[in-house]
Amino acid sequence: MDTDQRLREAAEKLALTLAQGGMQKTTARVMTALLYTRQESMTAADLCAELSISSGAVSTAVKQLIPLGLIERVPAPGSRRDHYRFRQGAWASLMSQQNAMLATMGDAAQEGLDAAGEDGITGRRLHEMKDFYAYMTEQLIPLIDSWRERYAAQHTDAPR
Amino acid sequence: MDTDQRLREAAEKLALTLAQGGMQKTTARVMTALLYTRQESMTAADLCAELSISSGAVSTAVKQLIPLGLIERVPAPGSRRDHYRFRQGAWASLMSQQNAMLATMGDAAQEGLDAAGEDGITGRRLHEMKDFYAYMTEQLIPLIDSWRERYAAQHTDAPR
DNA sequence: CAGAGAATTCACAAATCTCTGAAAGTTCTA
DNA sequence: TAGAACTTTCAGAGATTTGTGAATTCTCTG
Repeated sequence: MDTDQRLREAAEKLALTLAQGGMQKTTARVMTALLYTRQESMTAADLCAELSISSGAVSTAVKQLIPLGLIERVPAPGSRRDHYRFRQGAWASLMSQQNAMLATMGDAAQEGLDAAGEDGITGRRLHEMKDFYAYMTEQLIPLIDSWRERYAAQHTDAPR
Repeated sequence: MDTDQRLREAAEKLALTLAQGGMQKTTARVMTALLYTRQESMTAADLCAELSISSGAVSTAVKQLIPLGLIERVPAPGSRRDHYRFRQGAWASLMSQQNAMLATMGDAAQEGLDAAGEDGITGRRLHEMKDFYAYMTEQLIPLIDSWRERYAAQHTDAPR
């Protein structure tokens, strides 16, 4: 099987996994197309052709992926079309995003504690929740930062 | 507003958030009902009444939550009904589950690298992905373990 | 600044998902 | 082991989500 075909299948496979994890199916397909493509970037038209979807669907997907920090619009000299590419540091952004969820969980625990009080079975349950998410938030943020530094250091002399 | 009402609302609110994050809506509602309830555990009938859903829906939700380690079936002496309760250590289980996703992402990166090779734009993109997930997997596992220890230590003399 | 080339929006159609209600299965007890 | 008390399974109805295609808006360029 040729390289393009293998990459295309890998892209679809990962998209399916991401979809099961909660991401919109088309959004996931656009993301993985940009991740596994052999081109530097792709136009909306490229994505329509590659994935057999309408331009409307591409537009929607792109609108979701950009705020997540996963892809970016790239100025394309000599072309009036928008080009999109997978962002460097995308994974760290994605993980940070998930961190926000940790904070939300902590808040939800606090809200329950405010209502139920610290004592009793409910209090104990919610207290464990609050402690856990406080700990994870605290630990995970520096972890992502340290990777950013580590990665930046490795690539200072070879920017894209 | 009374305590029960506040807890019920907190439960529904968190369920909604979790649903937006990809969890099935009913599954999330069952989970949060068990999390915020003032009882030690709830029967399927309790959940039907509390959430206004059918027993079939409860059965399905429970079937999803148990393998995630979020809830457990509790032997109920004197009652023929199954009782369910939110598990101690549920959050750590959930986080471990998400760790499995990190491994999957690493594998997906490797698969792409096998097809595309290490060089070229695709190789570089996938390499960053592989490195990131390798790092996160490596770091996150001990983090969860350390919390488990920390929490166990705090609660050795006060088991549930 | 007119017009062509693209991207975005939106109403609707299509596909998917999810719950219900009933039937079937399971497990405990008398 | 018969039967009652629950739970699970499943087909189908209903609700929700999501993509299409056309209309609209935006943005460059000549």
